Amino acid sequence: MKTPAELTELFRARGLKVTPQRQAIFRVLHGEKAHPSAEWVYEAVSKSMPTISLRTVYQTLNDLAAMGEVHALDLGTGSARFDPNLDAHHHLVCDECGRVVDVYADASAVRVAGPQRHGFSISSTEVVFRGTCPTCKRKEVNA
Amino acid sequence: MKTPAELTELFRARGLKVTPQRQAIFRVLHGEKAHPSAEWVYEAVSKSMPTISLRTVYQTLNDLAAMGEVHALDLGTGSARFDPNLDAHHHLVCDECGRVVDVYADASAVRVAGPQRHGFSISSTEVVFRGTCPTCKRKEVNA
DNA sequence: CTTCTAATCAACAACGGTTGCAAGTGAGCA
DNA sequence: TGCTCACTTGCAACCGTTGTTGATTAGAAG
Repeated sequence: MKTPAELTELFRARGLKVTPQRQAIFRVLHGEKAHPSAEWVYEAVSKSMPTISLRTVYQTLNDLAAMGEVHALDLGTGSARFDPNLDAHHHLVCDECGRVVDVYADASAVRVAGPQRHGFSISSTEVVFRGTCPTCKRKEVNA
Repeated sequence: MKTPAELTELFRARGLKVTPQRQAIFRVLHGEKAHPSAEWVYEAVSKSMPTISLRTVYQTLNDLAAMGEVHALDLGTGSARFDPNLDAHHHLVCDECGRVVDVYADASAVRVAGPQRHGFSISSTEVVFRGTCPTCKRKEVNA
């Protein structure tokens, strides 16, 4: 994830305006290692800027995703997740609580044999490992 | 996917009733190689049973998924897909039209190193290949 | 610094997929 | 045949997300 200053540059270069709201969003995302939902970003930004609207958060997150500065993920957890980590990596998802963790597994070995490609042009390969996180495992034992 | 007769047995054994609506859904799913959405199943069943409700289709599909007789997939195409193919396999998804195709790629090589497991118990590994299907590729050329 | 204009903002309504609910229906068993 | 409880149905609600609107504001040019 680029720094707020770099993102400011990028937005300006694209003719997009850099408002206080967007700067606040940049700050929240920068260095964020989790995979926040729009709602989460909204609440985080709201602490310093209580008047921001959820709509604005969506707008900016979508702009960032369109520019490739974050990745929008749909991991079946109910809401879209925005990933500031742009390195090649995969994800570990907790089926119970939706927690998402980065995983650097090498998936280059997983190839699709020609005849199975059905004429598709393949642009990306995502691997999702599903399971239960330590916190939820503990809860299950106590339940 | 089991035959309608086998599913009838299973439902009865579980104390679930086998109504004409459910039988019609079994028939539609049996031998279906695509990855139909609830809506698609609803329309297919509606042809022979115009009074069935979408709610009933959801109910039965969820029952089947809970019993492990179909797999519910969330591939980010907007709606859940129900997969009657229970073999170990993965999916090729068209980013344009949402078409889903089965792929028998071997993902056993993709392992998560211990330290990266973050204490998770991993129960499944899904690989999703994204790209453009031949039909949509043709459309893009003409656009 | 002023002015102009397009971009953005906030609030609200709408949307699509899915589920909850209440009332009526029917499957399966004795 | 009759009894029950699960099922079916239609509708309303729900959730995450996007469209729309009128008011506001950043940024460029003069």
